[in-house]
Amino acid sequence: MTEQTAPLTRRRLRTWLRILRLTRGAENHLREFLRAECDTTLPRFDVMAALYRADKPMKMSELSQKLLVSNGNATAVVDRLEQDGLAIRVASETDRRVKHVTLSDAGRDRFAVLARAHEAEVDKLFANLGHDELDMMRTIIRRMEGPSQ
Amino acid sequence: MTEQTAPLTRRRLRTWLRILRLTRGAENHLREFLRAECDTTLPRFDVMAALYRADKPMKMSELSQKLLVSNGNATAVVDRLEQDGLAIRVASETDRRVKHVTLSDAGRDRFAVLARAHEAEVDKLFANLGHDELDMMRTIIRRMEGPSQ
DNA sequence: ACTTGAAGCTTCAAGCTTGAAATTAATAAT
DNA sequence: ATTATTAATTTCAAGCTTGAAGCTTCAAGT
Repeated sequence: MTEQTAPLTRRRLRTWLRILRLTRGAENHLREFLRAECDTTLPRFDVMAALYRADKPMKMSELSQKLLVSNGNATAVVDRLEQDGLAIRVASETDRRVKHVTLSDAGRDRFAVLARAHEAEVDKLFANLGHDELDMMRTIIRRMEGPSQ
Repeated sequence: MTEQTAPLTRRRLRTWLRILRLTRGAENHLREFLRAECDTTLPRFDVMAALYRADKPMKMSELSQKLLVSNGNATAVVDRLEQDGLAIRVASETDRRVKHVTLSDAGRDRFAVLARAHEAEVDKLFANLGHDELDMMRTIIRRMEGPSQ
């Protein structure tokens, strides 16, 4: 009897590389879409999305944790959004170390438009996925994150 | 009868965000691992991996296509690897526009070590995935990339 | 009250990344 | 042969990203 199936370790590596490739491809597509059609960037979009969904002022540290980026990174992107008048920093009244960030009115209006375009583009990108595949995907991702978590 | 299942468009978006989150988490983990344990970076590792697997000199443009990055990016990373003596650029003899890149002997030796450590870390990271989940994952990814491709 | 330690944010240098412009070279079309 | 087009790579500016260092502020422990 010959060795039929690849060893688990090797298969995990190959699968990880496939996921990485898929994600990079999709990210590149969305970056180009945001640039060409919406005149913005992926990191700016991500920050605006987080602020929009939070629906209330967010601490800088909450923001960077949410997005899985460093604090320094969050500072830099929020700086640029603030310069463009899309985000606002407000000093906390209870703790003078923390700064709260929100979208400005202009920022909320802008993101509402961006979100529609972005969602439509993601829909196109994953048009091959129906409810069945989405169910499978959710199951697998949950399992990947750990059965205990 | 109430609206039970989320609309397809919305589910596709949510799934994409979940994938993105999973990938970023894993990438952050591996970046930190390569930095702390192997004293290198993710982009350097990726370039070395591509060169190692190609097993023959590779055009700069082939490299950037393989990794889904811009030409300028490939140039920059290869520059640094070359400075560190891990990669070598060789001018093509048949077409004076193209440069071939390879790992140096030192580069191959170095990557052999890195690859083992990296594979082991990926194995730990996805320890929850057995053959069944890996099969499912492959099926879904293929379907995402398009039924026709 | 005072010190110590930790938390929240920013700053900074180095490296990464893109997209556009520039350079050089091959190919095609007059 | 000359010109135009296309291709391969590099260069460059701007922006992104990290990790470490620094600053300010809060919370505990003495």
